[in-house]
Amino acid sequence: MSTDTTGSAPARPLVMSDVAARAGVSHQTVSRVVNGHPNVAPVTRSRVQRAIEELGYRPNAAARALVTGSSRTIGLVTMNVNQYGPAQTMIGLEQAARVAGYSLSVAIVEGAGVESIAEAVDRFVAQSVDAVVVHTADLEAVAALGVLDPPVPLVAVQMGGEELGPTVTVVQEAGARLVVDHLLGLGHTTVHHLSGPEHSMESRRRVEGWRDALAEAGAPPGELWHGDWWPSSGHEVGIEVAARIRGGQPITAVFAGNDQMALGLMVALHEQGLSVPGDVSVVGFDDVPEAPYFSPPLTTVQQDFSELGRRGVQLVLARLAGQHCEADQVQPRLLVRRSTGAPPR
Amino acid sequence: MSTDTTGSAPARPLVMSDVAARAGVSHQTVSRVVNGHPNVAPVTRSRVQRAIEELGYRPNAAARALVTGSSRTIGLVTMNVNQYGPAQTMIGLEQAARVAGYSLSVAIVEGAGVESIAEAVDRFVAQSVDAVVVHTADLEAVAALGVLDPPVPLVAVQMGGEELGPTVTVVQEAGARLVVDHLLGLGHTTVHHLSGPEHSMESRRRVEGWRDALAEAGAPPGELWHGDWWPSSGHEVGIEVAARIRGGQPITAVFAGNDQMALGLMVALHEQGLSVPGDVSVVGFDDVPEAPYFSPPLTTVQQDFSELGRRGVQLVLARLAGQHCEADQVQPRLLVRRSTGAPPR
DNA sequence: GACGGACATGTTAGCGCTAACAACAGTGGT
DNA sequence: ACCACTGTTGTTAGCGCTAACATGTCCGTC
Repeated sequence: MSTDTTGSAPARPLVMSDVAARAGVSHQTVSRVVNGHPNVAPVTRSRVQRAIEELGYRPNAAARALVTGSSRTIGLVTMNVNQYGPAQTMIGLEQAARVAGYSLSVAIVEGAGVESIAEAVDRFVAQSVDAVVVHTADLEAVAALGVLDPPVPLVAVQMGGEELGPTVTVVQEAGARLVVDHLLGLGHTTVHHLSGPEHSMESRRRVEGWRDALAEAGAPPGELWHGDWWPSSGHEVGIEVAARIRGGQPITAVFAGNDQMALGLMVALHEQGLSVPGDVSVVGFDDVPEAPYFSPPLTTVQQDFSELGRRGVQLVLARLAGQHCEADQVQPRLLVRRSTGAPPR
Repeated sequence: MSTDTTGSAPARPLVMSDVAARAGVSHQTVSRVVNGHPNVAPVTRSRVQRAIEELGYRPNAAARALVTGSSRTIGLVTMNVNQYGPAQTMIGLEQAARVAGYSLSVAIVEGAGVESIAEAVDRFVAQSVDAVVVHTADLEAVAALGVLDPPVPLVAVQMGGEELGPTVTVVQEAGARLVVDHLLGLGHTTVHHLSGPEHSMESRRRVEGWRDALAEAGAPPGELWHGDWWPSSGHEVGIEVAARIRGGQPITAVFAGNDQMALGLMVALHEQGLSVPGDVSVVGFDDVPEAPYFSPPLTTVQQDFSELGRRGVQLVLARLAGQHCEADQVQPRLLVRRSTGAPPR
């Protein structure tokens, strides 16, 4: 058990020279011990360490930051954290940062507008963070980053583009290809796509991968709809799809840009009397924890979100160490469950 | 190909006296302008402000923190942010903090063990945060907080207990009562409950509310199962429930501790050939965005998570201002959808 | 016209820490 | 013996900022 201090001692500021006095050394020696400098006699070191523990001393981060110019803090600019993917990425990031001895300051922006991102980065700079990680897939946001030129390393995570130098991304195209190949392999003539918002780079990349894979396989191009990542937009498109099928259009496979839209889509299809995968096969993207419990369990593309966060931190550390660093990529994986099958005959 | 320095000045540290020199005043006058002190001549003020803008000066937060003893940062200790509720609460918190001029430092702990929480709080203290918000409902965590005595205000959010002074909570019991009354009103004899983990206070409060409401209505006590918040645990219990029904036990209404477990439960029920709400009515808790798209759309209790976060910040600010502050409560609301109905006859 | 007071500024002294240097030991080689 | 050298400690000087005090300056007032 960590015994704080004897009895009470609510909040008397405890500084380095208090420790020094107790250990009978100079405050500088304490500093050396705290920072793990080599040239301290073992005896002295342990004496100081004991004093630190007995007193419960914690070095003052502000003072240290002032003199070293580094706050050992990483700023994260993110959005949509109430969605599974972004949240999971943030978790990975926080943990990797913590392990590396950094703490994480978070700004959750709303609109992804150039201004809000710029402002968030600016605040982080003023706050003396050592680096900024921007987690977004929004095109506007990408533009914002291009303009910005912060005095600290800035790395981007999970956006499609490479223009900004160091970037970690999931290879979205590859994910989309996996889906198309799976469905075509099942016998579907083509695959239609319900993508995310147009300004999302992730979404755009998936659209590209979908289109290319279709073209390469010699399949006719499929229909493209745009949603907003939420179930309700999937639901709307589901109604539309059902209407077209009734109108005679042969829609047998839909690839949704994320699991939530896939959910809305499947529900709408059921409501309209269609079966999944009997009439229409549906694939999602993300593999949220609920996906195996949808009706039917959803075939989807798994992305390792926490890995994304971890690599983001790696990239940051590399840049802080002045190392050469390149864009880094994480490969997605297809999980086949029961929402896909052969097309109706 | 890291494009760090694009043409302009890379990162020459810009300090207050630079601004002072440019504006032809002393650095202290600049400080006064920056901090909005009253006694500065309007002419001087605008001259300084212009100099600040032209130079793009940003005060150094570390130096300011060192001298004022305040970093204008709030530390948030949280967990399970990949779930909708906690994430949403964090969003509310971050926004409220930002509006109040604070930035948010985040620690995501895993196990809710006493140690990890204590360590997180400790790190925040070393980091000179002005206050710590702990967002958890875990009993162990509550114990951890009781032991801790950080030198900064600590407020708890969303835990059932009041023992720790300032706390913001959703009135979980009230939510549970809403559910029980609704189901009893529909004609069910009693209501069974699939709760969250035993060490969760939220969960415990819901159990109490459920039990009390049942007792007060003179209904026989229902069965109690424990899950882990995730769909898979709901699924397991669903299989169990189906087995009991087949065995003759009259289970007609189950109240799940959250929406995800309700989802798993309903899926298992369907798999076992039972209808929701035809054979069994199911109610969730939280109102995640997917809930209206479950099959059937889920009757659930809506909690205003972001409000929780916002009030957490209010509480923090009040304490920092030395104001008297009390425990604060947010009322939940029942959303009736299609997963509940009259019991089978 | 001398004087107290409100205002506007500048000057000084630290906040708690680390970096640089200075001051000493103790070594071993010659 | 001496000296150059390594290893250990203490001393000093800031980092960039704000609080407290010191210094003006311009009023109105009697």
